Amino acid sequence: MVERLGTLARTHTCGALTAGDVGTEVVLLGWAHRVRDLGSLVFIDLRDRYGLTQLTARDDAALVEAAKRVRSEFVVAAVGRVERRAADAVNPKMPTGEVEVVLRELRVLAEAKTPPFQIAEDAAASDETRLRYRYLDLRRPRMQQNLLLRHRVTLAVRRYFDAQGFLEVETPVLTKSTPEGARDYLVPSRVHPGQFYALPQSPQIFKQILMIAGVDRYVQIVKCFRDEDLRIDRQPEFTQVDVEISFATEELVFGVVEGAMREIFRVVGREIEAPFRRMSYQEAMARYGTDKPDLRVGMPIEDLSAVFADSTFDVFRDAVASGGAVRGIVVPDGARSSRRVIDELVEQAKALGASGLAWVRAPDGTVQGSILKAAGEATLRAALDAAGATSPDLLLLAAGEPAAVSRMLGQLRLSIARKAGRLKPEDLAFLWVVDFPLFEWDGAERRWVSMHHPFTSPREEDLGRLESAPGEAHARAYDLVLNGSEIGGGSIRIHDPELQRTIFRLLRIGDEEAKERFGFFLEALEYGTPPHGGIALGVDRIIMILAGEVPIRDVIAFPKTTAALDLMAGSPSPVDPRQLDELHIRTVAKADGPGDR
RNA sequence: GGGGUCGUAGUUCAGUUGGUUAGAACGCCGGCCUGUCACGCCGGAGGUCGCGAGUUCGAGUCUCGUCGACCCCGCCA
Repeated sequence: MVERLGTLARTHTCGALTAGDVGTEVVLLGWAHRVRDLGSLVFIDLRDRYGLTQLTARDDAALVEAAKRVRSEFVVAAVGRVERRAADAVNPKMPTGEVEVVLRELRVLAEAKTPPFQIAEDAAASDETRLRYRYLDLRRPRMQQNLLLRHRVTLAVRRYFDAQGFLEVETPVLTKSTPEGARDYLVPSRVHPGQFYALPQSPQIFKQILMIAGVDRYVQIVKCFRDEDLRIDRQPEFTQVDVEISFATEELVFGVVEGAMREIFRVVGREIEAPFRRMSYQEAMARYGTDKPDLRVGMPIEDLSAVFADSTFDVFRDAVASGGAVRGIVVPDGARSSRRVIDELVEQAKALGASGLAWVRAPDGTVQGSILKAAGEATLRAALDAAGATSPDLLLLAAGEPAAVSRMLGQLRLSIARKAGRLKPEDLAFLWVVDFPLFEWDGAERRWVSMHHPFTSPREEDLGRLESAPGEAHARAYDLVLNGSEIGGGSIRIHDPELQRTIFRLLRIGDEEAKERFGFFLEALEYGTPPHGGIALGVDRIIMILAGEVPIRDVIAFPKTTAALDLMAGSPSPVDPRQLDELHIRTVAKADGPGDR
């Protein structure tokens, strides 16, 4: 039977009571976490987002009967007196374990069906079940922690940027499809048949227009939408701290962001060191095989082409002669590895696309290795020296097209470090990756495309050869990387309309198209645009790292599955044909609707 | 778009070469218990083996299709 809350008001939360409250009459409201029925003595652990408190029903037969009827996840009101537990009944595992509330009255405010999984147990439910009953999953302490952390981080971000003179301005969610980039989510217009809004991939153009509008320092914690396939750290809608600054240089942006990261990490009680390390894109790609190196471990990729250019080992010699490279990584203390372990590395390298992987070591001064006969001891000794390998180390070598070799060794490096337990979550390796190319060649479309986005300023020294050597131009773009994860990216923008038109021309975005798609922006640029630049920080990924959570889903209250479904709400879903009529839309594909689950 | 792993009780899983009545743990229901806190003890209920075809005397098990979850590649300015 369900009873009324009536005039009962909560006096304390379930995490609040301590020995100092003994003797106090309290009213607690929460969920029955666990019920322990000992006959004429019943314990109920009452839970809210602040903690657990033990309720005790005894002596009063009617009250004990009422407590016996309570089931998991019932919502109850508890009225009683705080009492100190006997010394042998104290629970040191609970913050409230020194006391209990001896019930005078117990009201069941809401009954609950038996939950599909136990809230009291951590994990032990499939993603599918958790997502379908997200409101139950979110009741679990771990998820509550994540929600709280997220709240505190966004609060710290707002405080910090406010103190720095930034203004939070909201930009439209119903906006216009932006050029290039990811696939847009589209929203049909009812009023304008056949026309569509797009949900923002980022508020890029709007924040630049805010600079033109004189906002000077803009920040927004904002949802962004990209209709691309999902990953463990990627959701179709995600949150950014979007930042734009007038009269900005790279140094100014870096300083502001480093300050923001300092405040964010203070939320979890950590002091970080700034300024952050910087590395060129070229170095990152060559020495770590990725544009987001995880610098918690060393093991950079060494180029050993010179050592093998004239060697007797024809595979490596020929690779160098035909424009390839011989590169390697030094595995610290790898010399003791068993043959089985090394064979596994070779297999792994092949699985990553390598034609082979050679290894060299000299544990007791004697050179050993898979290519000892072919390359000779002197050459291998030179290779060990050039790579900086000492006797306890193992040198792994591969040859081929330089970028491909580095990519493979980069993946091998991460895998080795992970297996060795050297990627510790408590270590923090921040890195600015800079000097990105301005353009990439799109072989399929046979044209240049922006590596960052088309509003990114080229470096001044590249302006003269933009048209003659677009592939060699560098962008004033930067990414912020933390522990191998890209947590931010931005650039100094183009503020000169003439240069912006040149870039569009190079991207083969015709005048007509440019005018149609963002003519308003080109026009705005003509009215006195301050030099400006900014960045967007990935809130979800930052929270992931702070919380030590791996799937990004676990730091988002209502995430989507890898098939971009909301299993709780059941979206997307077919709509009433009348809605489609109003929107002037006729569908071609037949919607399957939610699966037959 | 491609590749991989998985789908069996409310939940998490086991299930041998295709063979009688599909098991375990937790949860759930009932009983006993005044100091439990993952309470304990006794008893019980609970299954469209994701869905649909096919092979077979016989399918949880094999084949094909389909739906869904997860991970990776492509994609993600």
